[in-house]
Amino acid sequence: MNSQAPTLAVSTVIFALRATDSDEATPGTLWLPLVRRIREPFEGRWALPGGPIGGDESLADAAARNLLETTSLTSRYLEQLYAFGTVDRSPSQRVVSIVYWALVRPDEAERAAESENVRWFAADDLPSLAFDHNTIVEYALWRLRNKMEYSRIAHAFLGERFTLTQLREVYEAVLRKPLDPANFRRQIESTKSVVATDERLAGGRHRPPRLYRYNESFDLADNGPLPVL
Amino acid sequence: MNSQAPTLAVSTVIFALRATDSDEATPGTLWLPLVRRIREPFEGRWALPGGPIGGDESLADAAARNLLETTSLTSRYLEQLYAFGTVDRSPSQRVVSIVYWALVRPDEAERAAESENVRWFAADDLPSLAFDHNTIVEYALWRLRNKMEYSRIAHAFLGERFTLTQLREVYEAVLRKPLDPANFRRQIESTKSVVATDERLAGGRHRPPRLYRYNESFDLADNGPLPVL
DNA sequence: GCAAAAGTGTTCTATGTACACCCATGA
DNA sequence: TCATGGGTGTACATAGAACACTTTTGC
Repeated sequence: MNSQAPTLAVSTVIFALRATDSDEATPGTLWLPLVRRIREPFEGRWALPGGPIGGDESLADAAARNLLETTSLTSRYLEQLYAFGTVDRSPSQRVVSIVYWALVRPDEAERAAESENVRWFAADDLPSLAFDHNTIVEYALWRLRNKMEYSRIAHAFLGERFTLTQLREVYEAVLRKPLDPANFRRQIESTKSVVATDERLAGGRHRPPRLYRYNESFDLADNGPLPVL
Repeated sequence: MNSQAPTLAVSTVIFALRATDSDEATPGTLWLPLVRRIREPFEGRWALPGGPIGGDESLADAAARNLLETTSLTSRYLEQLYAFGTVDRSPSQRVVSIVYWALVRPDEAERAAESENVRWFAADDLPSLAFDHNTIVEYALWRLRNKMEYSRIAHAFLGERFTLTQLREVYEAVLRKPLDPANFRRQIESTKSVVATDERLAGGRHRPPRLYRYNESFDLADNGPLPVL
């Protein structure tokens, strides 16, 4: 291993909820876009989208730009995950990767650019990725599931208006466990993070549920005194 | 601002509990060691200990080495805090700092090297530091106080044997609020993270309290599927 | 014996969980 | 009118907060 200054890169784990192929009725499972590496090391293997940091952009800017360039997406939530820097994580040169994670809405994810070298995968069924990217995704999943329980990031998966059932299905898909609809309703309403609208969602097969919107006076998550992205 | 590749550095926020100067009876307040900058930018100002990353050491290794070099200390707890990388955080060149935070025991902190260019400060009463280091310390304090409430890191401030009152005083000092001794005792005991020993602490003015030790089958904190430091 | 901290017991409240039940709509 | 998800009510379990009370030591 050489002793030069490490190369610095930014990568992003991008999560979206999609219906599974096998069962269109399921509310969704977590998917993420990967890019195929077109040069060594790990040529041909799938990897997290990423790249170098521009001289006039912050780390978060670099992550957002990267997200836009590889998938044509913008995200409603972007947060730094971790900096990975063990000496042997890249075989050729020393690389330190600062990794972000992002949440995108399903409608955005639908029209996400997909190509020969960009493809979406189910987050819990990934192939063997380049570098330590399998570990990184695992950690991102852990953070997502943790943060789901004590913050309001679930809303980043939804559009402007949503029913409480849709919100509950986001929680259920991410946490992989069923939640009691009655109790879920009360818990969400007690946080005041959603506001009922006058509208109802028509066209369903049964009683039309009320539509809610997010209470903008709350942040999606409390990340303390960190400088705003 | 140039557009060269950013320089990469590792810094560490090192916390220890010490009795305040004014009142020797208080259990302690948070202190941290800073180093005086001996060159521009910010020459003469106090800053977090830090430096470049060696070619054959991981990020955590670099933080631990730095801690040892500047204060002759080893820490019982070391965790990555955040990577700071806004473009304007250093006036001359672009620097991305990966910051760690560490907890050291009071007995270690006592014999920590102090010199003309290394001095300890009360964490909530710092001078104006170099770069964005005031912000970084604020964020580290926020993380410490948060993690105090849902993990067992308090033990990193204590020695092998301790009384439950000593442990409670650690919590009280960090969280800056009094805790009910009776309830605290039950809560700690219910987590099984401490084990009662046969010994008691003699020499006090009153009923000698039982000494406990940490239950080593627990980690100080659950940081998920992160590779071990 | 007295003061004070160590340690135990009891009550009250808030929060989450389980689940029975009514409501409103499409077909 | 029936099936079904929307929505409300209620009872139980658990955890934390408040605080009265007993125990054990040094002086």
